[in-house]
Amino acid sequence: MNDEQVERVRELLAAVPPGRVTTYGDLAAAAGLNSPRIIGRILAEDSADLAWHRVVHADGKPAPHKVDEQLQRLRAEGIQIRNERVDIDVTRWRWDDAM
DNA sequence: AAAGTGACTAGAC
DNA sequence: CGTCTAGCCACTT
Repeated sequence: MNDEQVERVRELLAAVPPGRVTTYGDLAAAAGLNSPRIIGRILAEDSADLAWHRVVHADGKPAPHKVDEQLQRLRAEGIQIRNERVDIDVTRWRWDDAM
């Protein structure tokens, strides 16, 4: 992991608009990382200025230890939560022409 | 160097 | 729903 990748991840995450979420996998792929685990590592390292709550698992489920707060934040942004899980429609946030 | 761990994912059962 | 495997990558013992 070099700082460039980390910066890219932070940018991408910052580019996710409210009401939308992305997955660890998509984020990693978009940042050119080979493993989604790195995303989790980056967030664990420094999530102070990041919209970490907009990052969910591939299933649409929030982070295991912060599930409560994350779910609450997401709901506050108007994201549809059904049974502890984000709607898969908004989970996959695509960059169509923004890339 | 080797093994354990984790904000991950996908497939098998 | 759940557990297990197997990849995955950086970090810590």
